[in-house]
Amino acid sequence: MRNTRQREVVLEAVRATMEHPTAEWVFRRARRRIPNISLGTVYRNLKQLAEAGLIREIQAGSQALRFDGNLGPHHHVRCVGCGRVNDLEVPLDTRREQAAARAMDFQVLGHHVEVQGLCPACRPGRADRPTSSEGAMSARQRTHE
Amino acid sequence: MRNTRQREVVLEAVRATMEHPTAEWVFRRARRRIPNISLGTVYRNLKQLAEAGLIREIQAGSQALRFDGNLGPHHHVRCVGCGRVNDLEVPLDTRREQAAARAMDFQVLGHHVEVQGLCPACRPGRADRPTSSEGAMSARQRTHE
DNA sequence: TTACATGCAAACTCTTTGCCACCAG
DNA sequence: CTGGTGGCAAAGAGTTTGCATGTAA
Repeated sequence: MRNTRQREVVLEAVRATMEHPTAEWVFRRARRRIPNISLGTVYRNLKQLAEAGLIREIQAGSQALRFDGNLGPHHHVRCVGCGRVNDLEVPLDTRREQAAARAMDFQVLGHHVEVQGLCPACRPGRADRPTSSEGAMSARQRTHE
Repeated sequence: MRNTRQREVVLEAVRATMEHPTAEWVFRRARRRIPNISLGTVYRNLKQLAEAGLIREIQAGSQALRFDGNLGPHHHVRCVGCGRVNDLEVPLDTRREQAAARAMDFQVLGHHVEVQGLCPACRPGRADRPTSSEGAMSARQRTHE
């Protein structure tokens, strides 16, 4: 894997935030340092960095992929209102699940836990609580930089 | 919500399998009973049935949505080789995660646990073990009917 | 009768890819 | 040198939507 400025900027962008950014977010941020970087390059580098194990790819909600520079074992809380994803420090004990999976003759490689909820900013103070799909829809627009 | 033949067929298709089908799969199956049903109708009904709480939408892998007719609390094992999703009967105790989320001032609504691994059919007996991305790619093609 | 649902196709979002110039090693 | 990489734009996959017609209640 060659060491280019584009790749370095993409990696730093993912590592620079706890917000589990989308490719779009990384692109916008990378463009501040390399104004003519292309979205394709961002995608290519995110994919390669994930394959190389330098970042992690997470599937939060059904929308865009998100990326995570935190490689340690941890889980996520996702706000169904704004789509934000935060880390959860508590290490979950999944031994029973893994045992069950093995009992089904699965070779266990990993696991992912996501708690869904409403963050303080999205909690209904009024009646505008988003429905599940509307919430998911508005997620990208409100992604806090 | 009006009671149409299309909706009934879509619901029955999701309930008819433990395979956590994709919209494509439901479409192909529904077409056996209603040959000119359209993909748009399948999507619309899956969405409405999920909103009505009659089925559940799950995000397995980063690819297509999958749907689940099993409404009870349970978790999933996903094969990173073929994309298949199976139920895991063991009820996971996520009280600590939920407590942690609440401590972050999140209103907890739900949670989802996915164990990733290789199913018997995809386990490397030879050297053709799929890479993470190739595995995800081939998932749809091999979706067992 | 009429509001909701369907079929169809076009539109949209997110992601990947082909091509050729370019540059790190 | 030269093969990996970048920029660009077009293509792909999956999903949603506008519109005219059809139909459940």
